[in-house]
Amino acid sequence: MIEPREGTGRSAKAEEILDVAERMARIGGYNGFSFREIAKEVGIKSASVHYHFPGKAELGVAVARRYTERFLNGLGAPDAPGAEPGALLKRYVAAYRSALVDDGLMCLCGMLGAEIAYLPEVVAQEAKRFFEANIAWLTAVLARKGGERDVRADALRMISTLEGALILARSLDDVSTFDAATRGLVTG
Amino acid sequence: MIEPREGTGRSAKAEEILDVAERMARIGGYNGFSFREIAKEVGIKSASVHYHFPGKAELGVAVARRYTERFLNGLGAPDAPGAEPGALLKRYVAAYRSALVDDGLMCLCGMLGAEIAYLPEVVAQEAKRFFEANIAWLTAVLARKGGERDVRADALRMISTLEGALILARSLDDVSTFDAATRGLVTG
DNA sequence: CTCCATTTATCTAACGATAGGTAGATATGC
DNA sequence: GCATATCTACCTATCGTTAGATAAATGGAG
Repeated sequence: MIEPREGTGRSAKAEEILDVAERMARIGGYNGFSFREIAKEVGIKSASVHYHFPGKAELGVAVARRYTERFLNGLGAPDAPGAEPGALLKRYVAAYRSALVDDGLMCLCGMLGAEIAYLPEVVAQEAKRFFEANIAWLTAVLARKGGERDVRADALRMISTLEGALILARSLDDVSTFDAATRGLVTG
Repeated sequence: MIEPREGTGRSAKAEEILDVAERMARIGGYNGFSFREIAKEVGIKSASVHYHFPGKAELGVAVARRYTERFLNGLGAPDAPGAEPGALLKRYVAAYRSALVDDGLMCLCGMLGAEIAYLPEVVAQEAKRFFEANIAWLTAVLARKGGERDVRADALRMISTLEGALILARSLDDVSTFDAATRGLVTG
């Protein structure tokens, strides 16, 4: 077989499954994707999805891990020499905005975070890891920026505002709501 | 029949059903409650739940409406003569905090808002109405407070931060995360 | 006051759809 | 021959929903 991988050690079909599962999860949460619907969309049978991912919890974990990695890679290192802290923070806000505008979807982990008490433990852990990694990245950037503020509190407030702004903008079906809610988040 | 009502025009059993459904929805979202589980908990059969609420969408609407009304009643009028704007805003933050600390649950409409694209239209409308009512209340209070700031943007940012802080605190399983994320929201 | 129709609130029993999951056969390519 | 990747066919469980029976309370008419 040709098997075009992308350095992840996963087959192209497995990546395709993750693509579909992620999109469904970012619409309807953990219950928003099913083996049968995923299978239908990637053109195989539901039993074959179990070949790539043994169970739903494992699939959920894989989706969340890949999402977190891609998200962090898109941000770049918080201490990158060429990037100013202010620019990095703006990039951070833009990452959330593009989830809303480009994809028209929620942040996966905001979704999972909302229903965290309902999730299999392993999946809940991945949502938690996403937020912890985000906090670490933001605190690193904010620390570089200087000032005697509580950088951890600032990081938590930024993440909260962004996740909440996604929910609000989608509920009101109005992108400008996101912009208004996050205005002044960086420089202010 | 004795029928102890509470001025809502609903039977005591119907209120009991709403109690259970609300708690379940605030854990697992719209898919987090089912007629059978509700029925089991209130001590009747699932078919009997349909006597009180014809379908799941109608039950979802009823839960959301009651939640919104209770929430707004708890806040009081935004132009109440005795209450200062600053105190009202603190009360607003405290309302979210008590959902987390007292109930250990998410805000119902933050939950529904996250999965809004997945919901029956009538239920989605109720989540939207919750947020619109919250925006109206907050803008009224912020306008009283004075200053030349964009009160709508401030209201949107407050709601976003609070909803997001709930998600974050629950994901990290740490109440102090909520307090840190919302610190300075009112006076700052 | 009694009789009877109606309403209220529940039940049993089932429907079709969908869920996650499993066993075992099958085809393809190294 | 063996690993890969898919299939068919099925399982059990749960979902929202419906039809129809039942028991008890209600309320008006004789």
